[in-house]
Amino acid sequence: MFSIGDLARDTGCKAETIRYYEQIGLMPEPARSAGNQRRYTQRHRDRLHFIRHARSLGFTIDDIRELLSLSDDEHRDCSAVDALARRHRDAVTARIESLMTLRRELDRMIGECGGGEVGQCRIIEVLRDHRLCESGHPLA
Amino acid sequence: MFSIGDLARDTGCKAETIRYYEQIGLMPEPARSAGNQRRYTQRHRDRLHFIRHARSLGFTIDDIRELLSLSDDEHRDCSAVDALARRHRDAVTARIESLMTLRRELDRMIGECGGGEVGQCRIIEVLRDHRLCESGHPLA
DNA sequence: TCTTGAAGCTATAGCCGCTACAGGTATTCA
DNA sequence: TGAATACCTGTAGCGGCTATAGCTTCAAGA
Repeated sequence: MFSIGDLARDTGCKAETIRYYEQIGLMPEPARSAGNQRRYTQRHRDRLHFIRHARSLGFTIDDIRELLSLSDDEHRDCSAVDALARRHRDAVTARIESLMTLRRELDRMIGECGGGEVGQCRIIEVLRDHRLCESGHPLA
Repeated sequence: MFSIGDLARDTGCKAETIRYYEQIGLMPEPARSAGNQRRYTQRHRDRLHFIRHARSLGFTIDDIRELLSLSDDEHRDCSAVDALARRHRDAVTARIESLMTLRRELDRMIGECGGGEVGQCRIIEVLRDHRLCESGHPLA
């Protein structure tokens, strides 16, 4: 049996986080010691590893809830898993693209600033007037 | 004089957001009509445009607070502005890189899943065991 | 066996940057 | 004048944790 601290050390997350996962129903309630402390099994440990791994890949808690429930039934067709992963990858791709647009614009602003006084600073000037932007980054 | 709705339409943000900016001290308190409604000047409008533009480039509220305060003094040296912008660009770059690492790993997982049953699904398998990851994405 | 310090417990509030109510008042246009 | 729309304040919620306060329990050493 593992204490909450064992699991925390093992997965690199904090005890508070594990309690939080329990509270939102992502981790099942474990057994308790005589003194009311949580006592986990290997199954709990595996589940927490799964959760942390999926989180580290950027899946949302709701995604993970679904992945866990899908993975429960070994004989189910895995197309739903596949679809969820693809959806997430596409969202990551979109996010990368929008960040690259931002970076292009930031680079341009920084490159055009030749030092000197704030009154002539290109960065401030561009921030004051979106029409000076070239990359068409969205204002919203 | 502009109403809060005028400013909202003009900048593409919601009236609630403008009131929020006032509440946190990012926008100054405007004058009020006889009936206690906010009445803005062109200066307010410019400031809000600046804020929204900087937000759309990913600057945090605190960054923007500093940019605004730096931009107040036209004769100040703009190196602080430059440094802030570079710092932000570097953070964006780091974020892009970490998202690209994620995407590589997601792509690999998705590519290896050949359909079939959940029991053989590579996506689930990888999520269960981080050692199956190649890209070395951070677990934390 | 006793002590002490670390680890655990619950409950609650805070982080960011908004957004969404609820329940009331002001303004505007026909 | 009346109806529709906009605006007001105050509060709570989103996601995914993190931090605190004030307590109890556990485990290792003397």
